[in-house]
Amino acid sequence: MDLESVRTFVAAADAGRFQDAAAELAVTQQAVSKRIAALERDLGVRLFTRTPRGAELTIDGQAFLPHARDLLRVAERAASSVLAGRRPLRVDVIASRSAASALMRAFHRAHPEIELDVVMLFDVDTAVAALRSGAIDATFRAVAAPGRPLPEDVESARVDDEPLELLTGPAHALASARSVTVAQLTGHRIWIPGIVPGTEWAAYYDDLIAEFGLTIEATGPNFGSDALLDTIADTPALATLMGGHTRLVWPAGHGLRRIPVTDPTPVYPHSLLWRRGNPHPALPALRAHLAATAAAPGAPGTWTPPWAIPHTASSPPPAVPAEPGARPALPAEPGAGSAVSAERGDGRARRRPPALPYRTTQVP
Amino acid sequence: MDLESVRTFVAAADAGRFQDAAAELAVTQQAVSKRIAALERDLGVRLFTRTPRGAELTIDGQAFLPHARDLLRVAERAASSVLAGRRPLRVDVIASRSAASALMRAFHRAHPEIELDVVMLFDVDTAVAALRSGAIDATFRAVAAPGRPLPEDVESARVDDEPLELLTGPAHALASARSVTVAQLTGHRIWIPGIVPGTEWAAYYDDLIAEFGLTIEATGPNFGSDALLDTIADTPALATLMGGHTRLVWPAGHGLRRIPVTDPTPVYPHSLLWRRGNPHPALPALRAHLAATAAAPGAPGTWTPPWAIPHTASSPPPAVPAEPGARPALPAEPGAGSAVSAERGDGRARRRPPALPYRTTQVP
DNA sequence: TAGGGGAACAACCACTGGTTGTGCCCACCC
DNA sequence: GGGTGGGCACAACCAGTGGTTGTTCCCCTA
Repeated sequence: MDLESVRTFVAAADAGRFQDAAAELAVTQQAVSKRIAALERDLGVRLFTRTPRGAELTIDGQAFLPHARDLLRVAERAASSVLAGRRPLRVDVIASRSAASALMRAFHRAHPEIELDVVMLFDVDTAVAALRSGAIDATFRAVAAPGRPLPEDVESARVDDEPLELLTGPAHALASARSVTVAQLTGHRIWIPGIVPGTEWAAYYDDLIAEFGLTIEATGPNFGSDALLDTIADTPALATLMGGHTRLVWPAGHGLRRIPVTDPTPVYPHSLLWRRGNPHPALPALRAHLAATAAAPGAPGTWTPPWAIPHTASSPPPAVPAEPGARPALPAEPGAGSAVSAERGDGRARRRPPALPYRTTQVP
Repeated sequence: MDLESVRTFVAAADAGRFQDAAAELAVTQQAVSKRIAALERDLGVRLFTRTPRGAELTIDGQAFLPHARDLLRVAERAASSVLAGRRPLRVDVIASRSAASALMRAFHRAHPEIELDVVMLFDVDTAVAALRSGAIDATFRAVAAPGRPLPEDVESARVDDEPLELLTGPAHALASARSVTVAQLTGHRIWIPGIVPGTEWAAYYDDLIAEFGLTIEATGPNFGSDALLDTIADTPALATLMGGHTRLVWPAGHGLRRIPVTDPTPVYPHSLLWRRGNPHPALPALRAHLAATAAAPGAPGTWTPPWAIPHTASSPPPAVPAEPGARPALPAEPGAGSAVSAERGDGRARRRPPALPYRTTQVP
């Protein structure tokens, strides 16, 4: 089954005659006949009954037609997803289960008509380069990396402070605590595999360690959060830190505990970054949505690295809510299903650890 | 863009190396390389960055990947829609805006996991033949046509009595009535274009005329319900009858009135027909749903033709609600969007009146 | 610096998918 | 009732796509 045959089938079904379909597709009637015959051979059913004055759909043809239209629609959407200029809003998140992903899902629920593509880049440097080149339209990052301010043409807005929580197995010494202070964590082994030096989230953990004298082990390969949770659950001496807004596939029966950390609460400062002057019509809607829904960051009793931008910095007032004129260049067709698409980590099994810029590492 | 290239792209993205993708697809590495290159040429963007130890997705590649997966999923669903044995439940309705369509939409809302295909056949004869051949699994019809009882292997259940309503323009003599009796209709011109002699719905109107002495004009070509409503709205001397459960695209500003008909209320007796012994796992669920939601038919004060089967005839007690074992052979994938598909009449403009078995005629 | 792994390039070949020309069938019409 | 015309299928032919094998190039690694 190839798309050209399917397109021909739809054209012939609409026209009711192969000849008209051929004219519309700028081929000969014989070509249409052969394409339809090939499609029928592929599917194993007759799609048209040939009559002296045209071709009528069989029952199978009627059943197949809406699926064929779907197929063409999805193909068009796929092609437009990489079409410069009028493509969906493309947003980088730090991981598929991160708080940024949750924010994007909420945005999609609030604006289902805005088409979205979600990608996952390696670190803030990659993301900022992609922003400036126009490859992406926005990114959720904890700007700025220490010592390197954001470029002048990149704007940002603090959108979410995500408190870290301690994750332990049922036999851990702190398992029954309702909350723990940062001071209580000193001396306990905290295991966070997959930290890549040089990234902004590695810098976050570095600062956390330096500030409070924690013991964070980043050793060993990262086999994904499932393996991490298994190990944590089974190892009384081991705990890990995890973003409180992270949505996990929570394994049942492991007795895992999520315990808030206080005094102060370390928070991961998610910001939205975008290039000044990016004309994508959906970008103001995203900014307005985040400005409206984000809890006030920088709450007392929390800690962030000194290089995290304050929530008031360099961020102009959020744009007014998107009006009809600000709709995406390719408005979603009514009833055309979900307009968001993102590559989740739960796809088919990989034969080997993913290559960059993929990342399955645990992040705040 | 052809599906084979897209399939190759997904395989390469999953594997991270062209060679592994080639092995999985049983082609050579060079073939994969050429397919990917062709796809990139088609789309106009680079999808992979080639590295010494494999190929990584570019940002465009990451954005394209979920759409590519969608495309393959939809293609698979399209192919399975005509796969004998494990295809979606295929139901014939009398028209896309009919009460049967509404019932099917309600069923889909109640059981979104059951995949459905909706087709529209010409009349009860065609539908029954399709039932017996297995081309469809169920049909909503007003059985049985006069003088011809249903075949012995076809079962039926009365599922909806649809009251007819009078539809008039604002200047019609009866426009301001809250309801009209059948007797009041005598003498008024009732226009129902598109009645095809020999069909069971033509027989319904014939009986209605014979019983109450109405004046029904079936003259003129049928240009669809929009044109019908336009004419009704503008012509004070003309009215039409319409099923009270019909969902119309209601034109604003026309001043159209829907007026109940009483004493008695003519109702169109929708029944569900299916072949005895049809093993489709979703069929019991549909029957149970309809049995549970259908209003009790045959209410006093209503009229149906004498040949309409009574609601108690030949219909065994509805099957128990479908249990997990009765799920469709191809269960909907989680999060895979709507599982219902039907050819609606609002598709692309046709170049000429539709060929049979299409029908745009107005029906009860 | 040599070796190895992985993708791209080149040349070749089969077969797909287009074209033109023609035949057949049925509805319609004189 | 037979001629006519419209519409699809079949046949023959041809170009170009898309596969193969053989080879080169590049970069990481030992």
